[in-house]
Amino acid sequence: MALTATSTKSSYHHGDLRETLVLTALEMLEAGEPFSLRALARRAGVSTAAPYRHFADRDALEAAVAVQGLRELMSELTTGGPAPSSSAEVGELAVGYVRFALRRPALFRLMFGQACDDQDDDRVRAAGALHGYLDAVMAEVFPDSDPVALATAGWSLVHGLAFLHLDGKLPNTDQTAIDERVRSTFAALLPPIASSRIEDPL
Amino acid sequence: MALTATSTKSSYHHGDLRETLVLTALEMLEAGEPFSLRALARRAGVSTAAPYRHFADRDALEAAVAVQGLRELMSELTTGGPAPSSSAEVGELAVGYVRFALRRPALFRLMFGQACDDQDDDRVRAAGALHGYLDAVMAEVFPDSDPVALATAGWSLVHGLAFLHLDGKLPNTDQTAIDERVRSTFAALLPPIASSRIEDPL
DNA sequence: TGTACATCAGTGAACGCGCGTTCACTGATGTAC
DNA sequence: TGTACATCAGTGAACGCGCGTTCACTGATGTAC
Repeated sequence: MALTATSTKSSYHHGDLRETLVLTALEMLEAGEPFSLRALARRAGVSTAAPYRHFADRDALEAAVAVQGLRELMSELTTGGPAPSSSAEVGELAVGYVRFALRRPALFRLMFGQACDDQDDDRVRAAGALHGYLDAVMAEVFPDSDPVALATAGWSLVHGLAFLHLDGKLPNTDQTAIDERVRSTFAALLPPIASSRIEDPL
Repeated sequence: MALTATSTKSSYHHGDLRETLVLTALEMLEAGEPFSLRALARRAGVSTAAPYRHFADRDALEAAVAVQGLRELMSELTTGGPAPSSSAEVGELAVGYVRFALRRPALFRLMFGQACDDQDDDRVRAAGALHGYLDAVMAEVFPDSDPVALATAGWSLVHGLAFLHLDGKLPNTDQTAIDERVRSTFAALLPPIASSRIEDPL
């Protein structure tokens, strides 16, 4: 048989189908392909029933994909230096958030666009980690204000910016223009408070 | 035959099927029923093919429903007195926006949760009216700041709050607690600017 | 080292479903004369 | 006022589709002796 030598792809037993499925799902979502278990199995080169060895049903698979997405978002936001310590750096955090949403719209919608009232431990933990990080950043940068309210405000602001761009309610020009809009939107609200702690380092 | 005497429901010709379909669709979305053209026709008591007399396809119908939703949101926000003239009143506008989203989640998602890159005149106009109203309010209440940035910020903030609540990312307690969270979130950001124009009338 | 066997991770065919859409049709309506 | 006819707004049956899920099965793997 014409077996390709791509490592574990040698035979019947896949070896790591579970992870492959999650990763393939991410690829499909990024590529904008319509997402279904069948399409996923097809793309992963596996039979229609195979995913059921690893996931109880569609929801379980979606949850796993959402968890992975949350982790990647978290990792993107925290990469590139220590936690923000100035208003301008918080603005860059916002830019990163919106960029993620625009670069991977379908994934972003899957992560955030549904109720998620389930008890999925990993998912709750991943979402909690993100929320906690944002809370901590806001509390650190703006210690004089109500940290809970500020964190909620910051997250809502960035989340709303992401969705409004995603849905074409704000002009979708080039990426740098959008970045700039995010920055100036933040600047319109945060500076009066930001100056209470650290001067803008620029 | 047992013809009910509900006015126009007398016979073959419906009389106003187009509007009935849009209204029925709104009801279904509010009731949380899965939405499809077939289900809609069923609920409207009409054959599967009938909607095609009035809408080219599913997208066209969805657009009409979204327009109606935008109009109702607009009307809700502008009802109850003149345009806001203080920071506190802008906060109440925010409360109204989030309430609408939570009361009619499926409709809200339909209105805002998709790309809408079409050229639908009514839709663009309805969305523009909403956007324009928010712009005007912000410019009126906070004349000293960049009105575009502020309006974008305000809309994003409220939109993000709506979606985060909708998706269970913020605790969904009772309505009054949510109202209060919206108010305090706005208060956390706006007051330093708001005081530049009008003292809080309370 | 070699064999028997339990377990695991796949296969492929089939299920029933509801969907969007199209078709030839028919009953009701309104207008011209 | 009455009739002929074009137009409009419905009907109901059918199309093809892709979906999630289940089933009995089979090939590969690993472990006990």
